[in-house]
Amino acid sequence: MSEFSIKVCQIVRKIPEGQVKSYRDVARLAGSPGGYRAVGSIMRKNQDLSIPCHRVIKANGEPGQYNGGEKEKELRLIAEDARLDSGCNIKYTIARNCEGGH
DNA sequence: TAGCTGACGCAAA
DNA sequence: ATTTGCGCCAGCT
Repeated sequence: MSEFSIKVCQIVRKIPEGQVKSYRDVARLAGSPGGYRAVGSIMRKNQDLSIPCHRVIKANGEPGQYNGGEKEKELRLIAEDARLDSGCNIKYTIARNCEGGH
């Protein structure tokens, strides 16, 4: 465990409800702009319940991977009406996307 | 110690 | 606009 992983946990833990951050954003705040890969890797290993890792999504607005599945992660974000903390530009487009029908 | 993998991101075609 | 390939940092074997 390095300073980076600790900072990542702190940052993700500080994400309030209804707000989400991308791996890229978290990595940058952690001090490693190019360590977005490591962010996911760390959470996957930690998957600490005190860390709302489901609020960490990809920079594209997609939910990304999750220990319970992308579907569950997506549902969780929709449940709290999550939106991009970095301005409400794309406003979590996938939230209203029902690929299962209508 | 070195190499491979991975919950990603960006550039090029 | 979408799809494919490559690069990156940190962690694990």
